[in-house]
Amino acid sequence: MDKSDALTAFAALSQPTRLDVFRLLITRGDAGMAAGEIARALEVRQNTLSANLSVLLTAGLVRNRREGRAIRYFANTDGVKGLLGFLLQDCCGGQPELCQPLIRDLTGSC
Amino acid sequence: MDKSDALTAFAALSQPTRLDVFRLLITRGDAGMAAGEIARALEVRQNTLSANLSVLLTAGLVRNRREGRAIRYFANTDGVKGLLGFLLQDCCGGQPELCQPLIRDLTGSC
DNA sequence: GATATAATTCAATAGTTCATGAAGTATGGA
DNA sequence: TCCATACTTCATGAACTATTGAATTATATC
Repeated sequence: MDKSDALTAFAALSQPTRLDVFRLLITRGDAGMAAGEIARALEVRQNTLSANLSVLLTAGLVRNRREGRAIRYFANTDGVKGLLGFLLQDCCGGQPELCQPLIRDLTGSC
Repeated sequence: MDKSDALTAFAALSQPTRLDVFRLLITRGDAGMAAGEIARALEVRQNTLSANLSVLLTAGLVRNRREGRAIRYFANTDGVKGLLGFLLQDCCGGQPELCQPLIRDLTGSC
């Protein structure tokens, strides 16, 4: 994960449909969701969603796998790890104890 | 932190100078850095930096405080917490154990 | 008050991103 | 082979974003 990857990932997440898609896939975990299902769930046209999924793919935030006619998409947790690690690198002025509350709050999401 | 706040924050981080500024401030912790110091460190013009700092402020990713003629900027860890909490809400298909590695890797940044 | 320093605001222009309709590709079944 | 389903790609115009020079505001010092 370098700066250019991080920029691509943040740009990917700064668009309403893509943020919705990513958050939807995050809640799905390993089950993932087919492109068409996502389009129906979020009420987005197929070609618009396809363009947005390809942005998320390029950004490394989602993965996909063909299943017959459908293509199933998954949140890519490795991509998220890399992104957040890059963003918070060397944080808190070298005083790790300042970071602990930040990290602890995140665990509340799960 | 709602969806619109999150979009604003991700958009703020998807621009090279702003990502540099935020990461620089993250490494500074409570020491922060004056606008002029940041401009010199990153070799950005004062008005360009000012515009970018105001985007980061609006996004809740940095705070500032006037100190005489200078204005000192700080990374806003509460803003980051809110953002990441929103992004990862209800993650991993309701199986918290899948999230633990993600969270554990993040702690490595500190 | 006058001047210098630190930073912000403004208006204009150049560049980027987005959703869309239309067309194309891949897979599965009749 | 033909058709339907699932999804992607492409070109275009409309909307948004970034940087810049010039002007402005705020604070400190002389």
